[in-house]
Amino acid sequence: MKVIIAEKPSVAREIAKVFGATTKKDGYMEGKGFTFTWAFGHLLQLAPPQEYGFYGWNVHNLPMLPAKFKLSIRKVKTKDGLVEDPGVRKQLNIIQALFDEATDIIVATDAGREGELIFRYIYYYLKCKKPFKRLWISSQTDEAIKEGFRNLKPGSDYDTLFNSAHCRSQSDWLVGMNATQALSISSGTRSVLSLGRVQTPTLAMICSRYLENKSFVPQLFYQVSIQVDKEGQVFRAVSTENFKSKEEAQVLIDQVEDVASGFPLGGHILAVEAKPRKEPPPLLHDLSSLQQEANKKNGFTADQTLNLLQNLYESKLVTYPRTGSRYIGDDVFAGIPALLEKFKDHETFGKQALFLTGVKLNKRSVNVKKVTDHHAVLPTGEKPYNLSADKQAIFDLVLGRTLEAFHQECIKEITKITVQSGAKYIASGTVISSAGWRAVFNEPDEEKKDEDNASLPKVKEGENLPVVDKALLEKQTKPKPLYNEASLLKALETAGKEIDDEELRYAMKDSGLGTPATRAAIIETLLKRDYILREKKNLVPTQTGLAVYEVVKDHKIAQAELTGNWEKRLEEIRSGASVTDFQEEIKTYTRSITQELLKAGAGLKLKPV
DNA sequence: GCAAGGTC
Repeated sequence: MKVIIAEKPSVAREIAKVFGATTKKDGYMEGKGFTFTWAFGHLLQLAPPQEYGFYGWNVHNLPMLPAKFKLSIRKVKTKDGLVEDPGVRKQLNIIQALFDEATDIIVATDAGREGELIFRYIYYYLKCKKPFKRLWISSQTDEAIKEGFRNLKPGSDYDTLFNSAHCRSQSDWLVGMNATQALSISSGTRSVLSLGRVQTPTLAMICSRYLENKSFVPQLFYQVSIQVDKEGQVFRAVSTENFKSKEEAQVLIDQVEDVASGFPLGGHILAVEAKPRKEPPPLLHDLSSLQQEANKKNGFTADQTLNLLQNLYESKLVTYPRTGSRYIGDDVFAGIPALLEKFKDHETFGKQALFLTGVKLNKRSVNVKKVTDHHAVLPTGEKPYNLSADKQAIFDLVLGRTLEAFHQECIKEITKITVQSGAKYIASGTVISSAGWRAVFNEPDEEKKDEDNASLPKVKEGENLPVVDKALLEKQTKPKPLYNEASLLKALETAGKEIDDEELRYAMKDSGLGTPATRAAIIETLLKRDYILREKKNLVPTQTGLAVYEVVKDHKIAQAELTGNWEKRLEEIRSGASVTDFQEEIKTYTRSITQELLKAGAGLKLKPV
């Protein structure tokens, strides 16, 4: 019997379908001499400190450096505290029974570091010794699966990938567990002050932005605007220069040749520029972009959006949600016309879906090289029925974006008129001449500059027009805004882009901080720890959060560079570099951060609980 | 009581 193990049930089902295996059993499927089983993500985790004899939270245990890490079954929170997840225990038993019977094991967990780890932890935990082969595919279409099976790799080809994954896991444990206990113990409060490679830089980003925003001193500046009349249609033009003082602006205003000052035709048109600008459709959604959009449009938190999307996925209405790719491959693209066809009777989007069935589709989101483990989120084509308002909203964002992504460019006329009246003034305006993809949601352009006129009258160079009004504009410079969930998710994705060290920057370029699957959970952790809170749509630090930030802000653990450094080393391990060298460095770092925090925590400015 | 990672 050949046993195929996938990372999750949906993938096992897809593969079974390709093989024509349809018999459903408890925890697996079978047919044609094959058995298809699955995990539910990580079933096993590195065992907690007490399993190595580190009981309680005691300074004498620190730093905790287990000689050999153990694995333990994933836990769930219940009213009796943390207990083994019974569903996980059951699935492990099923996998064990299947592995015992197996002649061949084929590993079909996701093609990446964590996918490798998910399988290996199961394999080693079950003490399985049978050889295994690896299926390595990046898309789950029938053809990709078949091709992958013709091309199975020896399992040992991925030993170094497992090494890098295991190192990632152990390093996060060592640094996170020790730093958390060190700070919590030394703070003298009895609360949990957690720290980690991802959560602490995230907290630092929120805190530093908050402090920057609060200490920002707005600068006043002045501009002059004039109103110009073209045969009854009045438009506004603004001075090209900004002034620090009112007096300087007043000089300009006094020079305006307006009607009231005795100039019937004092607005001289120096130049008129009109150029079309093509705006390509947005890319399909990955999880993060969808969370950002849902936060902006519907006010949903990242966690809410993930849950709603997971729900739609379980109802088979959308494809795999925790994707980090905004692209699809050519194979999936081939199915798009049929997919669009299915929504041509849709209440809100039907008209646009119908339109797309008759035109050449935009292929901006089609790029197989940019599809990682999973492709962008798409509707499956199943019709939703009786969804809750929230789920419907998320489904509509997915469907709407799908229509947008394959739609035509939006074409805008951008007009710029330069007027001389004393000094130079500029009027700019944008008119959409062909909506293209913007017809889907038909919403106003997000950030229109406030100087913009919706549309400008037709004027010609050399014309002289009356200036009917003038005004002094008093404005203020603005601070960078506080983070909200949308901007924080974006910042986590792009974290590392500003690292000075080129190698570290490169190592982080595809990752950022955290992963699509974990970012919502990171935000929730910071909320649960009482480090941050939601204030309207913003995420702001609490007193506790700021106090922790003050203690750790100059340490590596608060910086995105730490992840960059790890990613660089982990990639080296994947291509064969020494595992023990890195592990020794991590131990050294663990010892030093633990010592530092044991001292620093005492200086924590916290009210006792 | 604690990390980050994956997923029902």
